[in-house]
Amino acid sequence: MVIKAVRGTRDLLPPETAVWNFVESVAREVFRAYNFQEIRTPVFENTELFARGVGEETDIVAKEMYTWEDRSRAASEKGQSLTLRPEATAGIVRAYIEHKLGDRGLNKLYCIGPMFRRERPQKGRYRQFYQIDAEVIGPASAGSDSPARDAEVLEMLATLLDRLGIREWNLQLNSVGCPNDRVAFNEALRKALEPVKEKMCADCQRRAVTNPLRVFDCKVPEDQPIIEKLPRISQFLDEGCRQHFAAVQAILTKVGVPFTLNDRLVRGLDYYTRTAFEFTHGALGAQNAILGGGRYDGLSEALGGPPAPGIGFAIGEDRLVMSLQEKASDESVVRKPDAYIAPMAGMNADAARLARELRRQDLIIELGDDSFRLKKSFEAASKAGAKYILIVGENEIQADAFALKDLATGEQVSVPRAQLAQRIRGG
RNA sequence: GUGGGAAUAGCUCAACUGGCAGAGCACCGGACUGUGGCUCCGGCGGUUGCGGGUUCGAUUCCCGUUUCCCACCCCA
Repeated sequence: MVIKAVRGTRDLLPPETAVWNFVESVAREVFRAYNFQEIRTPVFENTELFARGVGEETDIVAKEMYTWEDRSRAASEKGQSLTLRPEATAGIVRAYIEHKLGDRGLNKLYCIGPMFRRERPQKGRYRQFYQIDAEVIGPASAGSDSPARDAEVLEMLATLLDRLGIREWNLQLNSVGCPNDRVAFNEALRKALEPVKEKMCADCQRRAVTNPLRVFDCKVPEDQPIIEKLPRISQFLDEGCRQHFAAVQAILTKVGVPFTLNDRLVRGLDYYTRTAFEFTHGALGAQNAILGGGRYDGLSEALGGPPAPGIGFAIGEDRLVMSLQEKASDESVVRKPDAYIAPMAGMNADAARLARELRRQDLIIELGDDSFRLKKSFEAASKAGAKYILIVGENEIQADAFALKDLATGEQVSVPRAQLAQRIRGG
């Protein structure tokens, strides 16, 4: 019985891995320009962290976590419940509290790595998936609650998507207000749904009871006129939230980042407050949300830490790569060998020496084998996509000059050892 | 967790109503022992996802199961 990758997991193979590296290196460059620094937290944490941080009633915590009881070391000791992280923010905020990062003022952190959720796999959804996550968090005195930070994060994301070459993105923006606003809104929503829910689809009738906010996700055409008349969160924002949201929009407009106000946008994690957003991209099927995030001003306190307003986002790297598939054949992403070294019989040692010299000069060198007939070396060089083939034989060693052939043009010249690197680089 | 579709060579796909499991590409070798791509010739490659059932005979029909895909749910 062959062993295969388990359900919902997959191997990332070349050349696709080059696209992943491209995405991550562009992300790191952009983050650096905005003075974000990397944090790496463990992939598993105490189960309690996610229960309190993400919310007991969320689908993620209620039914999607990989949780297990870790063995105790002694009979007297209790085992502990551990969980593979289903998202990054809770772990980062835990680290913020644990290491008193608030003492440093404003923290701008990013984290790239795998997350785990036990969902039914489909396109753009895996049980081990990858997120590029960033957070701005700190004491309010450091400006962490300023709308300027919200706008900065959104503008950075627009820059990142542009730099990656994604053109058709759409920024959906909303404010979900403070906890108080949401309680009032939820009540009003329930009240408004009561008399009309009979006329709605089965899903909405269920949502009206369990999770009224989700009614706004309904796509059934017949329900839309009813949904249009329901109260909106925007009508329930207090003065502070209203001004905060207005300030975010004013900055985005000024810096030229286009956005769409969407007061039907609700986010699934309990900790979100005020600004909530989502970047979508067509051609991704039902999983069209490429990244999402928002503000979480009460999260630190919920985890037993000091007040620490924050805003962050998570990019679905799998989905991002999916929308960049054409890059897999792009030469700027997938680098091919500059030269293929073809040793004649008995010339492996001399070929290795030459390869070492050229590689030290930052060239990509594929080293062949002296058991290959020259014809086979040419085929291997072509298949590898090498620009040049470099022949190492008796004649070449005698003269200390090597036959260098451009595989595209067929032009062949003899080049002294000392000039090889420059010749290969210069073309 | 719910509903639908699919699974045949490394890849993309054929195989009529149940009758010898095939092609293209890829790979290996030769024509050509110091010069590739083109061409020609040859070769390797399969428990038809897995397990059961019906049948003289199953890739084909039936049941179960696993995985993937699509949608729901939810989310990145």
